[in-house]
Amino acid sequence: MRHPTIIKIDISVNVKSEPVKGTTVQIGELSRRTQTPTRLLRYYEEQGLLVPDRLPNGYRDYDDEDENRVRQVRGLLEAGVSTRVIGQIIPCLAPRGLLVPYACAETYAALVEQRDRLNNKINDLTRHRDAIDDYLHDVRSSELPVSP
DNA sequence: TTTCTTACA
DNA sequence: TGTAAGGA
Repeated sequence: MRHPTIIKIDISVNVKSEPVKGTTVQIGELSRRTQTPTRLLRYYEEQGLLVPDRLPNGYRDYDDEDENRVRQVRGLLEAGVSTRVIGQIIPCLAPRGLLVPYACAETYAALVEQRDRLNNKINDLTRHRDAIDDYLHDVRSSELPVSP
């Protein structure tokens, strides 16, 4: 068993209030609670990432699970995971969750790739940062004054 | 007032 | 993603 049993994903993004158990809200309220534009909430639904109930008048009716899901989706999106992969991950997410059971082989592979992409990006950013740092150091070392 | 769908910048 | 149109 080489693979980790679980992969922990940080979704601590835009956490303003804890979901209130047993209540449902319409899109406007969910938007405020999750700091997510209604436009995006509808988009996530279009991508199958969210499947809210519908009120008799056709309005979307979101429950606690949906609110939690929005946070998870936002967190994964922030980590650069595509909506397509998020679609795969969702059924693997724990209720409260940030845990992806190792059982999701495809998801595991997709996340490995994403992790590699992030590593590459981090390496590039690090080089850029160091280059700027070197330049700044040279400027300070020179006799010439820094022009305003 | 709020939300809905569709469509375009 | 944002925003507008035209309804309920």
